[in-house]
Amino acid sequence: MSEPPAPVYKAPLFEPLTRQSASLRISTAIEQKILRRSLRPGDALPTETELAEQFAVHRSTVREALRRLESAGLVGREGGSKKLRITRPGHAETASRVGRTLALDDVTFIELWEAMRAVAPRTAALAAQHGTPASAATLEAIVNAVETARGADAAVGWVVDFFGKLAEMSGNRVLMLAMQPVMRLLAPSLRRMIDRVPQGRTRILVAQRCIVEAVRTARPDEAESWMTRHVQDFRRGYELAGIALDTRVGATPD
Amino acid sequence: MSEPPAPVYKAPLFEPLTRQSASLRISTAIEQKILRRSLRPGDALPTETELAEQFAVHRSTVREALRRLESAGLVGREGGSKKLRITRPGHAETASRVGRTLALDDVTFIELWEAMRAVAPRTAALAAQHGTPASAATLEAIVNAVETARGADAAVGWVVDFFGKLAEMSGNRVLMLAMQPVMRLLAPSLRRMIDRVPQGRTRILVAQRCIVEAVRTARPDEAESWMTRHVQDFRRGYELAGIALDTRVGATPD
DNA sequence: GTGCCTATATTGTCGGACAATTCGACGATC
DNA sequence: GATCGTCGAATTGTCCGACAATATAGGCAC
Repeated sequence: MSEPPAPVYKAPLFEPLTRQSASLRISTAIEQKILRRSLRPGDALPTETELAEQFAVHRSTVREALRRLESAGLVGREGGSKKLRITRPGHAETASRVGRTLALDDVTFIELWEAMRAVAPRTAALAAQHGTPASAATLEAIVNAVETARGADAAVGWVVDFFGKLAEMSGNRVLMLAMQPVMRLLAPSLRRMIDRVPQGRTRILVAQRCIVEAVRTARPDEAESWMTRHVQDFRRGYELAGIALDTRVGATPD
Repeated sequence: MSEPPAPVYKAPLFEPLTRQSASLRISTAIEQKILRRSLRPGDALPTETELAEQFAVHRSTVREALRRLESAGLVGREGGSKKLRITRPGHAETASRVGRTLALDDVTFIELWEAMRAVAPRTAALAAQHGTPASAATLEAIVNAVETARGADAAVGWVVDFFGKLAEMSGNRVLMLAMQPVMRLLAPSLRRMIDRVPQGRTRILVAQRCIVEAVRTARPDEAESWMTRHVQDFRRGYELAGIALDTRVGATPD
């Protein structure tokens, strides 16, 4: 261990030297107010004209800043309303952004599966711990929907919902946010798998039933181990379907 | 628990009926081209004037669409260049957006910790499987940095890097993306923990050394179990420090 | 080729304008 | 008293045109 493990991380030392445009400074100014909680969700933003006056810029400039914030999910409109309000970036939107990033990165099935393998069992355990009878009933309803769904597409949709609901039941928003994009990206592959492996669907059902049972009776350990098996099944089904594990998941058509 | 589980999912029945503005349609049009890979990273976008002509709208309208795409990380500028190019949404940026979402959602320490508990052990195992000697050396260098760092802030920074490097070594981009925001949000709490629990830092070091060793000798199981212990330690340290587990992680000042 | 210089193209911002909607208040109706 | 039209004002989405600053590209000397 002499010292030259050295420049572990390059120091940028010189930034690209970019004067910030006015619109950018405006959007960051507003963003800061939101992050610092001076502006709280539900609050209405001043009108474009007012903002333009306050910042002493043209309205077009304000508008560009607003589009940026809008795209970041920090502001938005409710209903057909005209005025912009502060919103917290919805999980759905953030999740879809994560999904997009991963899809454009050409992540492979195996990467997604590994993530699922890590996250899903613990999620199930927590769901068993924190779930209420009502939510357990919903979960069961979803499994029933998986069974009775006509068409692979619908079935896959319900499977995705199963995991989503489970994450919700865990009461852990981090896990929810992690699970969502993974499942959404996994869905198309899952669909193909179900198409090609006839017994795939019943195996899924059996495992999910067991998980539901464990959740309802509040047995985290069982939920966790069943989920582990469930996830393993996914992979086996994939291999049976003869799909390469390093298949890239395509860009989601959203 | 009186009302039956009832409507599994509320059907909105009627959408808010929103006419899309021209700028929105423009941004989605371009977005589609990117997601469909007609436009590939590095490609230059036409100039604003050209786009305005092609879409038959005014340049201001195009600009708003571009700001939106820019904020989504789908287009951007390299260096001091003037022209916009297609970029893939960087992991760093996406991760920071996820962190922001979670922070604004007031996630608690325990939620983050649960996520870490789920993800980190498998990540360590995969790192042991896929890591190269070179990357293992880097990892070791980071642990050394943790040891020799003056000041809690610096130490915590290196701890975060430790997990980041581990995720990188796992070769799994999904796990990388999951780990990054979690660790960044955990950092402030970790800092306080280290401040208050004197033996915390050495315990971290011991665990990390063991993990490094397991990774270097390519023993996934050991890496996984050591990491599990390591994560448990975090929590214990937190409890020792007398910090409530449901403490909300504040909004990161970025 | 390298380096400098100029002309052109492009972006960021501005001022102003206008149609289409939404908002908000004000009576009219049951 | 609450709900329902109505109507003017406010607000947004889009457009037009303009201009300074600056990247880019072409040309010219070395």
